[in-house]
Amino acid sequence: MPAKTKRKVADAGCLLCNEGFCAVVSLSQSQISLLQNNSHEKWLARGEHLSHQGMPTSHIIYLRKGLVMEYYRDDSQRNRIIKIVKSGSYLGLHSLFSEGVNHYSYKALADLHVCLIEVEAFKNLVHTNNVFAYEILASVSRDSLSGHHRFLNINAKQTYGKVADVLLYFARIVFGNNTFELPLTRREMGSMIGITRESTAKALAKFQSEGFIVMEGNLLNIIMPDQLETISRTG
Amino acid sequence: MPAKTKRKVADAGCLLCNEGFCAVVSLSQSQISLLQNNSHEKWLARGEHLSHQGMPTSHIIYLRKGLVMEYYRDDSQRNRIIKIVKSGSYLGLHSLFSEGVNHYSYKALADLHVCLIEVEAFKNLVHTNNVFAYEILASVSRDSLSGHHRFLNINAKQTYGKVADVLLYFARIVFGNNTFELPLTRREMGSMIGITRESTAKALAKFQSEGFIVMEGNLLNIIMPDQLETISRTG
DNA sequence: GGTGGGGTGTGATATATTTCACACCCTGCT
DNA sequence: AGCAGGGTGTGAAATATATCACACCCCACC
Repeated sequence: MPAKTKRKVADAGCLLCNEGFCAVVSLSQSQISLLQNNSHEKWLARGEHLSHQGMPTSHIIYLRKGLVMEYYRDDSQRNRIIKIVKSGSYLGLHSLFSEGVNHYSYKALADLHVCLIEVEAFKNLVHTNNVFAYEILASVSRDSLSGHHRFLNINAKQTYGKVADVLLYFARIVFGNNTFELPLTRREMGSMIGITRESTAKALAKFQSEGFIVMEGNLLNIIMPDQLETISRTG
Repeated sequence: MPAKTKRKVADAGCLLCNEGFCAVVSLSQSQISLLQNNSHEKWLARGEHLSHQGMPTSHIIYLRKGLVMEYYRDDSQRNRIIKIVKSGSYLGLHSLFSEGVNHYSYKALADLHVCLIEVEAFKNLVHTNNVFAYEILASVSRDSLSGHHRFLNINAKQTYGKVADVLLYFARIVFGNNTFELPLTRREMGSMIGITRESTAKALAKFQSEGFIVMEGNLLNIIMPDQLETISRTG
């Protein structure tokens, strides 16, 4: 059991989250109270772990602020990064229905502000509020689709296509900007797409030499997104 | 719009499905009527298509009997098989929340008996019945997890491990038996795991020559599941 | 009976990717 | 300052896989 900074959510704390997640809008006053009484806020530093694959699921985590990587230790004991989670999302929703065990691990890629919700209270809400349940269902479903989609497309490609894919993923999905600070090491990027750190580095070097991207330290600037798009599609 | 054999479900038709899907148990009499009035049965022959990626989602399909492959045409116009669906499952649940468009295509691997449910009626049930919503949510969620799990593990492996994986998938998940009729061609099997038909054939030949499996025509018998298990983990 | 299409099995070659080796650059620590 | 650890960049060799080529089989169809 990790040490927790137990602290009651301030009044209206959940309401403040509204903008991030519309399901909360559907809650009655008493349901919001239930949520608040079974939640607590927490701040974590970059590099800290939020939860570990295989550990019992005690909380659903709502990511108020920060950036998190979701990863998985596979059969061959290699860590595979599954995706990057932005603020305004829940972590570990899929574990709600899987015998109370976490399927993935989560690690902070930046300083975090999270809200931990007792899993039983959360389930209770899903059971008693239709709209809430529907929104959660929609969220899980969309999530699952986009994940499958990404996996399918990624592993049909070869190195350059894969790396182009990851860069576009960062730019479009994670940061919404063609210029961003790389949140992962080469090895970690490789682990998202199933290639080695060397192959990743070589692809990046090639993209830079072709003028598609510019890297200065960890800052990456996509100069020609269309070229990357083409590479991502054709190979 | 494909030609449909419109036919009302017989009285208690949905109740007969109970064993296959427990969410239906939670429905009230009037909700069951709603389901029945918005469903119709259909029979399809092996090889027929049930729905196509990109087409509008008009129905949720409940597979009463038969075997279906779920596949996806990727960015490079190659068909990738995602999974094999057994009887007692819904097809296309994920499309409920995705702008009404099918994400995957479905093709019958055996003669089918299905129940087509109007998508709006289905959504209505999810909205108005908590237990039903919860069961659907759990189902989508588990589905998504096992899918991700399979993808992650498969694409971390190389040829022999992948092929071993597929064989164990057939034996354990699809047929529940170490002897079964191969439902896919070599090329199709390859498309589940991202390798060519030649590589698939060579791996099978190797497994046979090592005595792990025996093939007689399309009938496959796994003699040494433990060996395949080992290969799947280490190779 | 012949013919075309598609599935299958299997070698030889071509290609992509990993593995290995080494050098360089940080950063934190002593 | 010197050192260890970890990230990075990049060539050469080793390896895995795809591609190509060809032969065989089966089956539907003329």
